[in-house]
Amino acid sequence: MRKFLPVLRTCPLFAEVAEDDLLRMLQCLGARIESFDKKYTILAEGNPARYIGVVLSGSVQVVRIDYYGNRSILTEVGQSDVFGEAFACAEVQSMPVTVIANEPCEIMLLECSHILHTCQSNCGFHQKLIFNLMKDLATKTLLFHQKIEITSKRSTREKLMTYLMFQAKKAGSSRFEIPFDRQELADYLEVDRSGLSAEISKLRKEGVIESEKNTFALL
Amino acid sequence: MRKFLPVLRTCPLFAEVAEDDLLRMLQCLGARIESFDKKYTILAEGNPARYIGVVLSGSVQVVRIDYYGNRSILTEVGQSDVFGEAFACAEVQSMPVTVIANEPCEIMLLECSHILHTCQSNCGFHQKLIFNLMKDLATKTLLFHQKIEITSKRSTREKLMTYLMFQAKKAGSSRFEIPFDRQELADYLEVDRSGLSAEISKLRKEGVIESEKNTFALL
DNA sequence: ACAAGTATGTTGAAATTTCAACAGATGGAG
DNA sequence: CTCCATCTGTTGAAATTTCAACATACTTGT
Repeated sequence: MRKFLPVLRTCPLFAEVAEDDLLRMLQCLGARIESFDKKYTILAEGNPARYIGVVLSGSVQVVRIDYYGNRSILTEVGQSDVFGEAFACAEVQSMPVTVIANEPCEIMLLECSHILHTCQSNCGFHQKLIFNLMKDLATKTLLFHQKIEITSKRSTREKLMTYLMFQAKKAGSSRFEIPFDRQELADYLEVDRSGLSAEISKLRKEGVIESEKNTFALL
Repeated sequence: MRKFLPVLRTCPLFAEVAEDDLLRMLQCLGARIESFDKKYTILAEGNPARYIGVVLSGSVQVVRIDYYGNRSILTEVGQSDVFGEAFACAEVQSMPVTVIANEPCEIMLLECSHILHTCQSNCGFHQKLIFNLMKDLATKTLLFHQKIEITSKRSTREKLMTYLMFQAKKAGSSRFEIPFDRQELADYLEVDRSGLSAEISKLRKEGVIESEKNTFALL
C-alpha cells in the first residue's frame, strides 16, 4: 500500500487528506489492491455496486455492451482517477455498466458503504471524503455533458470534429494524442468504424486535420 | 418562503434537515425565489455558474442549442428537483447549457459558494447539504447514463423503444405519460422530428405500442 | 525473420436518417 | 364561433450511415 502513496496523494478523492491519515483511513475503508491484465473485467454489469475503484496504474474503460454485442464506451479512466463511484454512491442494486482493464493495471477497491455511513470509531475523514466525492461527481457530470454534446451531433464528421476540439482544448495544443484506437473511438462517438476511418481520410485530404495513428492535429 | 415549506421538505437536497433549521439555513444561503413564464431563460449558457436552482412549482428544461440552432434537451427537471448543481459544484467559469422554464414556474436560487465554503457562523448544516448534493449528483449521473444508453442506439426506432421502456419502468406500468411533445422528444432522443413521427406511426401499425398524444402503452 | 492475429483503410450496396414541404388536427384568443 | 398559431403526421428526394467484404499495414510472439 505504502508504495502507492505518491499516486494516492494526487488522487482528487483524497485531496486535503493528510498523508499521515491516509493509510489509516484506507484501512478503515477496507481498501484492497488488485492487479488486472488487459481486457480483464474489473466490475461486471449486473453485479452489486459496492465498490469505488481507484486507478493506481494503467487505465480502465467504462463500457456497456447491448444485446447485439455493440459496445459503447462511456469513459476512459486514467491514473489517480476514480470509477464506479456514481453507482456506489447512488446505492443502486446492480451495475448498469462494465469496467474493463484497458491495459495491465493496479486498482484499489474501496467499500463505498464505509465512506457513506460513518463508522463506529467515527473517523474524522468521512466529511472530507464526501466533499471530495461530491466534487468528483460534479466533474464527472461535466464529462457526460461533453460526451452528450459530442454524440448529439448528427453526422460522423461533426461528432469527430467536436471530439477533437475538446481533446485539443484539454491538451492545450492543436496537436495531441487520443486514448483510443479506431474501433474504440467509433464506440465512444457511437458511429460505425469504417465510416469513421473514411471520414478521417476525407478530413485529411481536405486539409482540415493531420493525423497519424492516435496523434491528431487541427489545422 | 414559508409557503413553500411542503415542497422544500420533499426536496432531496434538504433531506434530513430539520424543518426548524430549514428557513434559517435558506437565509444563510442567500436563497431568493423568482417566478418565470413559460420559455423564459432562467440560467443562460455562458453565464457564470453560481447558482443551484430548486424547482418549487412547474418544471424546467436543461438544453443546449448549437451553432445551427439545433436544440438538444439534456433533462427535464420537475418539482422539488434541482438543476445547475453540477456546474456550480464543479465551479466552472461558465454554464455550458441553458435552463428554460418549461411552463410557468417558481424557482429558488441558492448561492452555491455558500454551501461549498463554510460560513463564518459555521452553520451545522453544511455537511448535511454536501452529503445530499453528493447523493443528488450520483443520481443525476445515473440519469445521464440512461440518456446515453438511449441515444447511443443507432436507429430512431431503437432509441424510441429504449426511452419508452425506461419510462414504463419509471412509471411502474406499461401505460404512461411522457413529459415531452413530439419536437421535444425528438430533441431528447437526438433524432429528426418527422422521422420520429413516422416511426411512432409504424410501431402503432405493427401493434408494438399504443399512443395518443403524450400517452403511450407498450404491448 | 516469420507467421498469425489484429488494426486500419477502402469500397459499393442496402438501409436509414435528414430535410423540405405540405395538409390536417389541435388549441387558444378574441 | 372563427381565426390564427402551433403541433403532428405524411411524403419523396437527397444525404448519410451502416454493413459486409476485402486488402494492406502493423504487432506480437516464437
